[in-house]
Amino acid sequence: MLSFTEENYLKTIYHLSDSGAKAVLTNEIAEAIQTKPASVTDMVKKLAIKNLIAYEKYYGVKITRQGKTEALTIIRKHRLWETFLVEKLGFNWGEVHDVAEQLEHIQSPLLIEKLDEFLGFPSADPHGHPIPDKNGKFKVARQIPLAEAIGKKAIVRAVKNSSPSFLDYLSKIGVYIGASLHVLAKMDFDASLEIQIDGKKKVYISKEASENILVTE
Amino acid sequence: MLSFTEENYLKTIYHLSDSGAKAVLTNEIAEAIQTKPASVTDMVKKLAIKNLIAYEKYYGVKITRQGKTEALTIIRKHRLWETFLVEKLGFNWGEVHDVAEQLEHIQSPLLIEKLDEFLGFPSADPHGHPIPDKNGKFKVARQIPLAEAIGKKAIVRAVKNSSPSFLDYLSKIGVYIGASLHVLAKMDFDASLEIQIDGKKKVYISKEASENILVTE
DNA sequence: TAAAAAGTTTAGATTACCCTAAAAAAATAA
DNA sequence: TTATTTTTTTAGGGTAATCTAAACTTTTTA
Ligand SMILES: [Mn+2]
Ligand SMILES: [Mn+2]
Ligand SMILES: [Mn+2]
Ligand SMILES: [Mn+2]
Repeated sequence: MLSFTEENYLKTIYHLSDSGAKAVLTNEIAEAIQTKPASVTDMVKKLAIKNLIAYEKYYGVKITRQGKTEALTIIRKHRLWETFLVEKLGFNWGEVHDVAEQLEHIQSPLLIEKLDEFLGFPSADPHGHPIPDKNGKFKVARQIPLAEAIGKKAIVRAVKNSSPSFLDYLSKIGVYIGASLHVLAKMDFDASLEIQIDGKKKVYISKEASENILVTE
Repeated sequence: MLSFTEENYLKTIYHLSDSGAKAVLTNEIAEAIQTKPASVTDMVKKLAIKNLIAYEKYYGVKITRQGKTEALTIIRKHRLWETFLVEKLGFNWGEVHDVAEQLEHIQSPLLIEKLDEFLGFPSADPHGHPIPDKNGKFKVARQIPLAEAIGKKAIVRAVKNSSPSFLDYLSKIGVYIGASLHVLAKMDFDASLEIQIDGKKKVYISKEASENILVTE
């Protein structure tokens, strides 16, 4: 069984590696986990001994199949709990991440299966992120940043950034998962976009914001 | 903020002290927490420095007002989570304790307030144990062990022992919180009882069992 | 009430995780 | 290609929580 800390490292490595695709560097992990590179080197050796990652000195770290399975279990739990907090307890989508960071470490396969069932086997969390099933399988949707949908109509599917400040901003201007956005114009000056939400309200959003809204056409 | 371990010590001390009434000895704590007396001495000093307990060498430990407040917060969380697991997720009453031991350490006052509301502000958990409100207040019911209700009719209000084996046994013979029990006879031989459940099924239960079922007349 | 037993504390280690500072390797620039 | 900068690792320590063994205190027994 993995410790709380080991689970956090593994999950972070999984995310940084683009779902296991690429190697992850010591400093990236240190930055993401808010710790020092020396601490990362220590932990990375430990995870390598447990066969969760492959570690090559000075080169970086690659997640193994076994490590990926563990990481996906944690991510599944995180996203199921976020869904619970929003759907059942009435949390806002910007309030759930920190609590889910704690809840994801609760050890009880039965609990997770029952929670999944209670929620109706959701396929995505409140931020549009896919929830792996109990075997770690999930659908990868073809989504593009809103910034690449100039002149088009698109449906909001997910957010790339889940920070409370960004989510609060989206709520404030009326953008939500499932909203229909029409990208009316892109400003030459700063690449900001003029969009129309659900055929009604028109607003301007920054380039930064437009890159963190994921849509399908 | 208290660590996971500190919270467990404090909660255990509260329970062993009869809600703060009496002093608790080092070996009792060690036994309850499944650790060595030497470890208890260390931790007890730490909790005393934080003013959660009063510690007197070789004499034992008494919980302070501040310690009681902290302990009741943890107990509140434990019992709310147990209620959630049974009422919403369909767990059996014997399956919830170990999971609640983990969930009780999640730090989020907002989560607990919302969970409480979601559950309809329950006053007791699945084992009939009172759930303190957000100020640590709860009703202490006058309950007696079934063993002391010879010849009488009584309603099951709580269990004294929450072990899965005892709870499974109760479920199997048809005893549950709220059941009406008529104590028909007490056997001289071994103090076992003949009881009738809800005016129907008659069963014999051991002295041990009869002491762990709490009822009101 | 003195000796034995039981209970408790102290001393000294161990493990997990994290840190700073110095050394080593790799990447980049001159 | 050598020198400089950046990245990573190693060395050496610190804290929280645990343990064993030895010392000390209290309680019980004889
Ligand atoms: Mn999240
Ligand atoms: Mn999410
Ligand atoms: Mn319990
Ligand atoms: Mn309970």
